[in-house]
Amino acid sequence: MSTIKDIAKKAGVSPTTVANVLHGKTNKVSPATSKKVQAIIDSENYAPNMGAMILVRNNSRIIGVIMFMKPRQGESVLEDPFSSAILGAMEQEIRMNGYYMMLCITSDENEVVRLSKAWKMEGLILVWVPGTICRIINQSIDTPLVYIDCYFTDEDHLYHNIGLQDREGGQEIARYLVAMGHRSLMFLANNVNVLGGDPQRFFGCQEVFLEHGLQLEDSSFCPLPDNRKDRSRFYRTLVEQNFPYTALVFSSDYLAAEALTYFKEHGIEVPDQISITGFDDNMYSRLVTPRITTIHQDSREKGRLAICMLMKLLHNEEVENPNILLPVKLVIRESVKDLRS
Amino acid sequence: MSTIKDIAKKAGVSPTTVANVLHGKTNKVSPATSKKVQAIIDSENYAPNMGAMILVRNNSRIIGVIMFMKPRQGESVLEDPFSSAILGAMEQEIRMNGYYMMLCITSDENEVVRLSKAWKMEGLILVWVPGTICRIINQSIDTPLVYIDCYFTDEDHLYHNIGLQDREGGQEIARYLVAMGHRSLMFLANNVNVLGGDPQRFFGCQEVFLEHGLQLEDSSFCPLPDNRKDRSRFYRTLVEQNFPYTALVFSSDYLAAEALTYFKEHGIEVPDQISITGFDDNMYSRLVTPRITTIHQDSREKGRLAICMLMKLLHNEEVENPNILLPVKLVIRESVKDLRS
DNA sequence: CTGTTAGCGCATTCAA
DNA sequence: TTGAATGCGCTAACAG
Repeated sequence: MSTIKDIAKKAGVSPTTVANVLHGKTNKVSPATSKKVQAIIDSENYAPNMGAMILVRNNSRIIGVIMFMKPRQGESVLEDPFSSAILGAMEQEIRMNGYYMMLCITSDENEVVRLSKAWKMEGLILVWVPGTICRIINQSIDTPLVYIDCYFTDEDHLYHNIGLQDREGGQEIARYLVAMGHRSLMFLANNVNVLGGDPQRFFGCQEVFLEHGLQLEDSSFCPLPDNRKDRSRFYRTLVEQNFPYTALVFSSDYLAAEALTYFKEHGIEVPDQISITGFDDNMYSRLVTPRITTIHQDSREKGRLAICMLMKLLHNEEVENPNILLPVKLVIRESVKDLRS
Repeated sequence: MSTIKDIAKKAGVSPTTVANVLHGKTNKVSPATSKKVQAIIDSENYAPNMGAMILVRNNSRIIGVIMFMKPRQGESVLEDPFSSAILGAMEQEIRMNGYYMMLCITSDENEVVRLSKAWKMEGLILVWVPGTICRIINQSIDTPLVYIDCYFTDEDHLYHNIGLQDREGGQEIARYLVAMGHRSLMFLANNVNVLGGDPQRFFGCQEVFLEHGLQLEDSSFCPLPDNRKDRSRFYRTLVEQNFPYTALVFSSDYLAAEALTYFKEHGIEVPDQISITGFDDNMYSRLVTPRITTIHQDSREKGRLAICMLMKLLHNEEVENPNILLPVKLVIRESVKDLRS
């Protein structure tokens, strides 16, 4: 609760002197005074009032982390370990760089803009924002912005993004499925954003099918519902339809594992009756039996790189590559049936 | 970027009038002026400067969420779905109540105190804080504090806490194991804090063993290492020792599932060679095969209740029960061997 | 109903 | 080397 003024009074010096000590301007204060003042600062457990800081410096050392998602009832995006791994990595980096993290899960771009202005945020990390909204946000906010896993729809702005070779990921999956004798698949997206990574992954699948003279209809792209109950219902209809496809390509391990478990509990054999693939290569794909064939990506690294890039922007350092696409790698396990025999 | 002054100038009124419009004090402003001013506020996309707000009101509408944990290398607490479920629920509640959430993962109580002072936080949620540190924090911070899953070591303060019937949970597990013919167990804690829920769960086990005339040595309580690699090493030594116990009682599904998967990958049959139990009843226990027998708890509800309690404290409403202990329930699945035959 | 003003805590400029 | 004064944006008390 003590202010610079309080400290100054106690030390018998002026507020300026205290400020100078606080900021380590040793050349402006005599060693003796400095020591004396520092002692009082420590004993009082002085902490600067960030409100005053914001006012006077017009910035706050706050990094806003926006998970661009509709709030769901009874379930949080964070429950997908993919998100929480990113978030955990960012929290660590932000704190280590001496910044503060404000977390907000919303899909209201106006709220994002308000937030960033009101708090004089120094920068924002934006996760899974649809391209059209990226445009609005980049127009409305003039602090550094780093996106994660976004695809942009215009060339008007220079966007900074940490993404993934989504298309290549889809290709890898499709290539593997085709090699295993599959001729049809259904793509289960975790996200209704039409311009995110999910469609890219699907396009990758389509390309490979085309290369092999096979067809993959647009209608095979199927966004899953936001909440668990509706997804269960959806899985049931798949079972009832007796799987018109030989493989279900999920856009996350989280969903793949959930579905696989549902199927097992309902007497469906994976991969005998239906093949399943995932995406992310996190714990979920390794935990289930059969373990899920999936695409590996380093989600912690995504978070870390995002903050690194943001820090460079904050320090006006040059960012060599504003759109980093992390590599993917196929991880073959046991959830895909070999149809060639 | 526009301030109240800017708006006032544009509208040809005084800053006070603008402030009155902003605060909905309709009785102090004529409808005509109000409309005119409101229009400009909207068109300018005005957002208040929270720095000035902090300064003048001496509070910030920030809720600090502290996950009291040493930062781990290459892994975040958040990767345990238990933490992320709590976090997700809190984020939602905080935002819905018109507050802001600042997230910090640290085990440095001084950092916590500094943070809360610097930002004039209105309240804090503190997760998994050792009792001795709760004491220090309660002494140093005079805003409302709500703990999650903490056990306190003194009666000097009134602590607010959302906890769990940890001891009962341990009892349930032990009762079931004993009923299944088990006469020894090893308790694998996820946490080195000696005064948290893990020891309570273990005490619960001890009590039940005692009731049955069995002994459960203190040395059966075994905290697991913080990082995945060391845990793998630990699991290996268990395998090499050929399991001196018939059951491994884990203090989280996350760890139980991890261990179970390790064992399976190394040719150990669960539950034939070793029985395993978990704690939490989240996705992890349902995903693996065999599914893990565990103790159910509602982690989202923990987060929600914590914020509710904090809001009551903030509004000076009465909190009927300052230490809510959520109920537990045994969920029997297939990871425990029946030793009675 | 509307305007003026002081002061919140800090950094910064200028003066001593 | 130190001190005094100013202003950041806002609220609230007071004056008109």
